[in-house]
Amino acid sequence: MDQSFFDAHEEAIPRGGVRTRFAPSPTGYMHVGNLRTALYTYCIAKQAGGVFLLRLEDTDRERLIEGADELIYRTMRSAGLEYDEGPDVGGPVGPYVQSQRRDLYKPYAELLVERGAAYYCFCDKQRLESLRQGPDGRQYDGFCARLSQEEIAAKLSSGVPYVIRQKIPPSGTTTFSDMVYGEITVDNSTLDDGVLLKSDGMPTYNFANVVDDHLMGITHVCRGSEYLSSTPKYNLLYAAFGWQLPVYIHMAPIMRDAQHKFSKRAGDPTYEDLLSMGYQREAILNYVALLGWSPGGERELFSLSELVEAFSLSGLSKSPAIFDLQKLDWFNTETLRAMPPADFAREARPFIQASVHNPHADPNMLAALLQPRCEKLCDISGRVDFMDTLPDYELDLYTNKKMKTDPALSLSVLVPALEALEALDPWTQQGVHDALMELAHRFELKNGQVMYPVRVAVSGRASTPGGATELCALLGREVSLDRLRAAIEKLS
RNA sequence: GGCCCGUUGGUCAAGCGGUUAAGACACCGCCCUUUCACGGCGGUAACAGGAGUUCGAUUCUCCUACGGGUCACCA
Repeated sequence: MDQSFFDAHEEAIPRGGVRTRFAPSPTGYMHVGNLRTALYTYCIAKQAGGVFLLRLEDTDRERLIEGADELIYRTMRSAGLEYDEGPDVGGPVGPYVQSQRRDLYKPYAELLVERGAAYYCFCDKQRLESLRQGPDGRQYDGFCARLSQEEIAAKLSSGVPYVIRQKIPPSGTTTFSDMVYGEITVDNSTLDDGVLLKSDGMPTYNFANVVDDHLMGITHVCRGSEYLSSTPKYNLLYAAFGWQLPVYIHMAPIMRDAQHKFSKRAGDPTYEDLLSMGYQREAILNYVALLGWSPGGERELFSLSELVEAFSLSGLSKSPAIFDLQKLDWFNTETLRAMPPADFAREARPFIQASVHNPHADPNMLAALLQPRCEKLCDISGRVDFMDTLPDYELDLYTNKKMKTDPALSLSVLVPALEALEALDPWTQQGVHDALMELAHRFELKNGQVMYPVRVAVSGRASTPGGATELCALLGREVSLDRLRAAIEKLS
């Protein structure tokens, strides 16, 4: 290949600032581990005022999934992880989809062959397979590296399918440095002559990632620790090309339990699953950020922009972190609490309306009662559905040890309570409150001994969003009185 | 199996030679209280094991155990 081909690409590389990339393969969903990687990668770039870009690694033609690319674009944006360059927004070093960069890789692979850092390999699947059955079957045996120039030329011209493999030095060691794991040295003899260019002309991840990271001017490579053991090979490639190494940041995986990685296949939720389970995106991001990273201090609640500011490589953990849904629940609860009441009311509205049609029920009042009481928006419907229809309940619901109530006492309270409330005009929460408190005082009962039976009578529930007076106000006069009458009937 | 990496309470984690070994979630108890919650206060609970180095190891070194990763024309 003409030198000008390489020169032109070299010149196009942006220099100067921090550039990071999130490079998922389009699988059709967002793994929470990938989400976290994307988040950290985003933070590293944004904290430095640099560029964050999205690249699609779709070199495996057999695993192509329809629409998976669009899904990634949407997910990234909805998560707030806006990328500056990417497939659908363009940029100076595009295209940002590896399958569209296909013609780029072969010249670079051939350059490596010229330099003796790679070689053509004509071994077919059968030979490779039988090699694997052998005693030292975990590595390629370098057979084609020993082919003569004539043999290679002959096979090439007769159209024998080939791949290009990396030629690993037979001896010596390779050392690389990682921001999380420190310096790691391996014997070259443990490295395999991996395939760089597949027989279909597509690069493998191992090759494409090096070429693209360089050509796209990536300064910080942030990825899962599963790439730790192949990083020495990448360094050998960088060295053969004479390219500058990026800063490596490898991250420990997110686990389901001590021995299994978090995985959709095993039934663990993806980012999309978590959203549909009712978690707020801010809560998911916040939680995931703290899985494997510590800000150092005691603060745990961070918005995305606060994460950008607080993020530091020194807080990254080397060991895997187990995903804990209970802790996510807490983050979600906290983000709901932290919302301005008007925002919460707006978000809660559809969930309230799904099960409450009572015209007296003020959605804003309900929202205000619900905000400090729910972990997820989707629990709302189930918590307010008694508003429309009084559930069946057992009489022993009236027995409450702490409130010192039982069915008999309840009946004796509800009769005068009904009477007092029937006389109430206008029907306001304050009015209901005053009337019931007066009753308690008059009968020398604890407040709860009046409030509790009334609350049970109007809700049929042991647990409700708000006490007796709030519920009466929400239900309105007619419904409240009807339910009190029904309760008296039930208790008599 | 080879190579690489890891190991602080149930979970997330702070700690970076000398600490009563933080904090958070969860759990338990108490208080508050018109329910349920919120909130406040308090409690249970950890340095995987063994050798070294050192006046002194959770912190450094080595070994063992356990766990993870990787060894594909997947990424």
